[in-house]
Amino acid sequence: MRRKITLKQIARELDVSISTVSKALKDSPEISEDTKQKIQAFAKLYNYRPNNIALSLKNRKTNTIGIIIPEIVHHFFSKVIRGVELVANQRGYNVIIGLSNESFSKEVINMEMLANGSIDGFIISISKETQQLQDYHHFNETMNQGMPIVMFDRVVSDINCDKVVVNDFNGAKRAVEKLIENKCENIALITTKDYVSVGKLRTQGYLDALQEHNITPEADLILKMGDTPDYEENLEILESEIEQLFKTNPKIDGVFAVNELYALYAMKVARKLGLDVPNNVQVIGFTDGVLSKHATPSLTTVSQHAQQMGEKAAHLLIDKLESENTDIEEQFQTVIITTDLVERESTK
Amino acid sequence: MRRKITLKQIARELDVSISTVSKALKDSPEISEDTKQKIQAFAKLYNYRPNNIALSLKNRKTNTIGIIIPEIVHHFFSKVIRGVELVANQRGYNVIIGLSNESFSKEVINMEMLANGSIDGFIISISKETQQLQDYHHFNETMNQGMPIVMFDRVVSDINCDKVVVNDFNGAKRAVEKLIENKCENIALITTKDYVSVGKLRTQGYLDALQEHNITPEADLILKMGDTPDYEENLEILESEIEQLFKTNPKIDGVFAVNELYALYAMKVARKLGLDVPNNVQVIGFTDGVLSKHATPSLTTVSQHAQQMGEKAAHLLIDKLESENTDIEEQFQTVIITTDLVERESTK
DNA sequence: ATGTATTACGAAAACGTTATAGTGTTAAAA
DNA sequence: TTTTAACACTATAACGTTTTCGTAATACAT
Repeated sequence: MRRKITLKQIARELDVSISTVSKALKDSPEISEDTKQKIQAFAKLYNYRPNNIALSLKNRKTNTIGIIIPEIVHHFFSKVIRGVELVANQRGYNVIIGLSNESFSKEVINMEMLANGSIDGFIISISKETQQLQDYHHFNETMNQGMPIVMFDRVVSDINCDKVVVNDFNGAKRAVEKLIENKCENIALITTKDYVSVGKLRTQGYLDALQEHNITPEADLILKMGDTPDYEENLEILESEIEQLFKTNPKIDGVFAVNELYALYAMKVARKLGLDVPNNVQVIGFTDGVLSKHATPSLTTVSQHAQQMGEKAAHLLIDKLESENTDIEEQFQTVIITTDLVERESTK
Repeated sequence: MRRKITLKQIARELDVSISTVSKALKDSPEISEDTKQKIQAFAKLYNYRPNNIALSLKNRKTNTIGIIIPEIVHHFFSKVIRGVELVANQRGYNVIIGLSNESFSKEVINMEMLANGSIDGFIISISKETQQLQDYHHFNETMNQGMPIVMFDRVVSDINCDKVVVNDFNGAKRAVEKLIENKCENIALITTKDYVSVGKLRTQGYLDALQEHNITPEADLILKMGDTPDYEENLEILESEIEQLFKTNPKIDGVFAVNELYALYAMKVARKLGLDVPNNVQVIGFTDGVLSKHATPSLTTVSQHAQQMGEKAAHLLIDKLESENTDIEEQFQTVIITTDLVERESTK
């Protein structure tokens, strides 16, 4: 079990200096052909590879990017990671993950842990708790130290950095318009509490679509779901609240839900109440998840192109890292990924 | 935009040596109280944090573990990652991910990239292609350099290292026994080609259960699915093959599938053919995924406890990393995580 | 014979730490 | 008065690289 070989060992073995070895392996013209061949052969034999950590220290560049997300067991986020990883690898970077688990303090701790030299920049989607607390000091501090940040999906408008978002407003609006086109007259909305930025935007899209078609929004038709720590409990509450919604509003013939799970449960409850999807009630969700695709009937959804978001975020970050640090023209962009309405069986 | 402060800068600023600063920040008794207070206050003011990279180089330890998986957009693997991350963070480690995308060469490249000093050890589930090629040189080389590996789920028995697996055989057997108890007399199996280790084991469990109950396995009732690069195409093939299976064997009253998707499509086809689940056909799948839980009817599955696998793998690896490298007693363990049969609506 | 290139290498600094081994000063013990 | 010990620090090496600068040795022109 021999350790990895270093320049020093090669140098000692071949009785030359470390500099010579380093140069020979880089095919420098300073070194004679003879010596180069000898050194290169030896290095190959012992499978020499430069130590990344030493290189990072020397170059003050780790070629690693950190991604901080609220949750990994989530189709959307794992697709984003896949996109980030794809681009990062193509461009010679590694990816290190930090999970905030929707907690503010874990987000802060994770960022501090990585910001001490381990990575060159961050890709982040902020936790719900951070959105609630509106405490963004850790982002500012990180950026002040010259470490770039790219935010995606759940972004904060007060922070000046690159961002990749989905046109939540338009995507939601388009979905609701689809329901209206399909002759729905009483469209319910199942959404989150307002502090979740994307939930809020999608709600606005819903309202806007209704208004443009001269439909007066009814508070009764809007269900805003909160969050409990326990997943199972959440599901139960979700189901009973949706059932309540349907029962108090039997005229409902369309449902727009701001995520996949809400949409799925809307279908479930509808079926339970003897309603047929899509004939009695049509349902559209948000997020291109695996549940929508494989549900019966399969769900019409607003697709977010999560992987594309990840790819774009990675490109933005690496572009910034590799730009000639002209911090004069420190300008940031917000890239908007357009959603697509994927029509499946839950709409007519 | 000031860069992160270093010991050297603090030393220069306060007109002491670097050593003094280092010791003062570690509260060394070698340094007078006065000096310590002065240095600590200054460091706090400027938010000094030791540079991780420098520490890694000095200590020849990165406190980072690498996880190589075939795919991240997969409920099972993302749950494993969550488990790994949880334990790693608790024990002061970071996690860096590499995706092989089921490709042998990407697996090798990713490992080589990380093995050059970036991490202290690996947690791996090998790609399908690697299983097919049976080329394991990269594992041996890595371990020869003194870098420990923990394999999970898809392991290779020829390699001597720590492993975390699920009792695939028993889990499958138990599931099939359940079907037998529930009076199924013609139980079909939907599985993968034999080179997928877990598929093979689960198939054996199925056969064993039948034999123990004196049921002669019929080749007709066993469907072995291959793989195409295109996901959509795969689904179509899957659906048509299952349909074929049902049509040529109308007596089928039970199905055991080695993964969630196969089980889901079995239900889908059954419904399409006018069969009721669970009254005409009972279905059990493998893997505790999100599809099973939210399907209608919800699927009875063999739960793998993915997160627990991740946690155990992380513990094994870190234990090894932190053991007093007595490489004499280099002994490895294989931890078996027991599966649970989660009964839901697809069985009686 | 002297000065000047060219060739082929080596020494040393730097990246940011930590740990070991000094070192100068003062105070206590012999 | 001399030796010893304690104190409070500093210098240095090391981790593994890369790169700049320096320098012998040889070859060539003057």
